[in-house]
Amino acid sequence: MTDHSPAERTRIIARAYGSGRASAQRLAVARAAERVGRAFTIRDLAALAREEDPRISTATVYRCVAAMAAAGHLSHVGERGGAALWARCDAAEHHHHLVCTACGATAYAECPIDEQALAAAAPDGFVVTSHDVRLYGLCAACTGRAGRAGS
Amino acid sequence: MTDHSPAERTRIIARAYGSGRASAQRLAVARAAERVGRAFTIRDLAALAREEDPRISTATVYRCVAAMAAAGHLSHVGERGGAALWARCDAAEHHHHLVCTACGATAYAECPIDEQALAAAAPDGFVVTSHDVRLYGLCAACTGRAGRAGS
DNA sequence: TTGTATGCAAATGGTTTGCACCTAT
DNA sequence: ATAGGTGCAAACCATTTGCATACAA
Repeated sequence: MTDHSPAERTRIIARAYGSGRASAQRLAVARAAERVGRAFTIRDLAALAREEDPRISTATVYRCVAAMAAAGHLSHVGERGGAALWARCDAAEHHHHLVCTACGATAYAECPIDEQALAAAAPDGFVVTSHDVRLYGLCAACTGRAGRAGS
Repeated sequence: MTDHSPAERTRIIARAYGSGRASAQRLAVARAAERVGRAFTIRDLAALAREEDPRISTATVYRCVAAMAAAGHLSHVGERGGAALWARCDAAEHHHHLVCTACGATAYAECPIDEQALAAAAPDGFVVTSHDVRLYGLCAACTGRAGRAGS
């Protein structure tokens, strides 16, 4: 799982960062971000990346995350214990994230904002130029678990 | 402007914190929060409160903000330069905030989320239990200013 | 009197940065 | 060769906390 053809290396790094050099660290961090499968903190990501390559400094993980976020492949989806929570994204289109408050699983969500309601909600001459929507809840697995526990 | 009848003192503090003692500091912070009129950081609020009573420590402002937020009279509406941005609220009902990205002015906004769209947006068995919506844009005054500057 | 609120200063902890070194291109 | 990446460790800074003291009720 740690070997990659040069072509695959290049592809993974290009997909994660958009551009830049193909260092072992950038590859490991990009692969970790692909494997997490849920919302993660920098610490989580660093731990995962180090499973593949132990010599990655925390500073590098921060720099990789900033690069991936700038490339639009990572979104800030909340906080957990004072640390930023991130999630991987592929869609270039406008979308939002659902985060399971129990296990951190994430999912895409189409924008649930009603444009008319938005226009009506903005008072006076306020012009809304952007919005931030975060949806929290329980994923299917955790819903089942909670239901069983509560019954 | 710094004098208050005992009755007013009590009223202001009760409105801000819900309960607790009426210290000079809590009064000054509560009054500062009422006067800001826009989104503010702890630092902003502390500076304003100190105009009225200079002997207020930063720790106390943090504690007052936590108390006001717990009482539902303050909302976390974003960040500015790494520091949390807060805004005063009175409404007990579900609502969101608009924040002017130019001057920090804030306004209430009714929830623009279309429940049907929300249900459709959540995949599989994901149950959405809460959401976080923040609207950013330009207030009437700043829209005019930008328009003039840009033309 | 008594428990809450405050001030001070230190501790916390996530995130950023300076700088010398390394390495993909 | 050379610009971009990395590690290390220090710097930053918002926020929290321990503890002795002040004060509202």
